[in-house]
Amino acid sequence: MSKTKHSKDLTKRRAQPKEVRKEQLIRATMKCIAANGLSGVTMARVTTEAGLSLGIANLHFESKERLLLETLEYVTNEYSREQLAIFNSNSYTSLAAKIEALLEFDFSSAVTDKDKMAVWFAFLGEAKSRPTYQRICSRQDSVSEAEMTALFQAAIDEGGYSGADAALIAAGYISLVDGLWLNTLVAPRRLPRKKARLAARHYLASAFPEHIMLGKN
Amino acid sequence: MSKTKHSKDLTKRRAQPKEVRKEQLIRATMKCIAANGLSGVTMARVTTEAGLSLGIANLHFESKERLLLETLEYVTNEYSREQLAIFNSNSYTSLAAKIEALLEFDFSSAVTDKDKMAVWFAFLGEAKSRPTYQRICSRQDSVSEAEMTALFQAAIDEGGYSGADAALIAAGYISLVDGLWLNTLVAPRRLPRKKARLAARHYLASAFPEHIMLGKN
DNA sequence: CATACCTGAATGAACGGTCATTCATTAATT
DNA sequence: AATTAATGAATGACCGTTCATTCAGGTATG
Repeated sequence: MSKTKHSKDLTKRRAQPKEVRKEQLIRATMKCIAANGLSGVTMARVTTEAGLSLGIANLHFESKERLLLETLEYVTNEYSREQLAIFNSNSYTSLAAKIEALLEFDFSSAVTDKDKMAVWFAFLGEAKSRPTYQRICSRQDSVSEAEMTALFQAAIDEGGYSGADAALIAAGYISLVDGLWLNTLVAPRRLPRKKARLAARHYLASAFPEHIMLGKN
Repeated sequence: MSKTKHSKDLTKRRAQPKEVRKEQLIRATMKCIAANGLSGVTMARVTTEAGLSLGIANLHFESKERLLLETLEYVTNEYSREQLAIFNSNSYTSLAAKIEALLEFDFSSAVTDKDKMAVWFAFLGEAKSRPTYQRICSRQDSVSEAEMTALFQAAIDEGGYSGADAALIAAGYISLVDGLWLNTLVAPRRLPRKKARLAARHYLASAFPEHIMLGKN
């Protein structure tokens, strides 16, 4: 109960550009979802978390539904953008280096941030019954899967791995990562982040033994 | 608007033993979660789905929270019980057959039923913020992981696979299956059940090449 | 066999609490 | 002074829960 909590000082109320407030509210929403679950999110909690007044969310977002949707988009867009940057980069000296980079990215602390993962899985849990959530969640998945398949195919060609199915390996990798994230989120003691990353590395190493080695890390 | 819908015929009101009504309500709750998401479940919807009156759920379960909890337990217990039966069975003629059986079970139509998976992931999505959900979701996981590790270790010994880590392979398999289920649930077009099962089979085949073959199925 | 009585399952109107949304008012900025 | 941002009390809708009432099936009585 510190007095300066959230600096809810009325004399300091400052008008801020829309974009600043929106991001502030989205971050508060992420925290609320992680702390209370999607069904525990209320406008009062979000605005208190943001240190602002109750009405502010409806001022910048037209409704609670929109706030939630934009929060989901914030998380998914960030991931897609950064992953796509790796796919499109030509600064990696080898296929192996690019695959390694994707692996490190998927288990970086930025991506495995508890709040962000909580948001992601909270929406996925409702996705089956809400077409809008489903659409946002899968918007980039096809692109991502295609990029990954192409990359894996290149590795297969380069390594001369016979009979390997790039599309299937890619689909498996994507699902494996989803599952590892989920288990790390729900039971971090049983599956700490490092063990999760190691499991993913094993998967890639057994698919591309010439490219991904197990010794390092 | 058919007249016989749900046989809501007042002249047919019959007292039923508690257990019958409870199961009826749990099934209705599963349907509601699949159709409306966890946050869209209301007592009115559940009881209408069951073809009963509003007050009935509070009569047999002390509260909505308890109804939801028992629904989650219904799904998790069913899975654990049947999986454990496979682990404990001694009617399989080989380790390979038992591993195959576990794989077939995980992708059987009973387990990959949309309603059941929707229930499972709806609760997992909220699990981080609700200790009770988390406890029920992970109650059997440790047992299951230990059983699987022991089985995989036996396969490693039998096949003479050097340097393989049974615990890591088991953790990876469990997460892979979770991820495949999730993707199958959310985007069945992109990942149909058969493709999901094939991806899981590939994982096992590359870990235990002497035991699991790719040719069949 | 008929009838009265009892038990407890089932019902659904009514209640009260929670929460998203609105908007009159106030404050900051130009 | 005009404009734009922010506030938070008030509103109304929704929903979980309660409980007086209804009714089916069983048991006792004559």
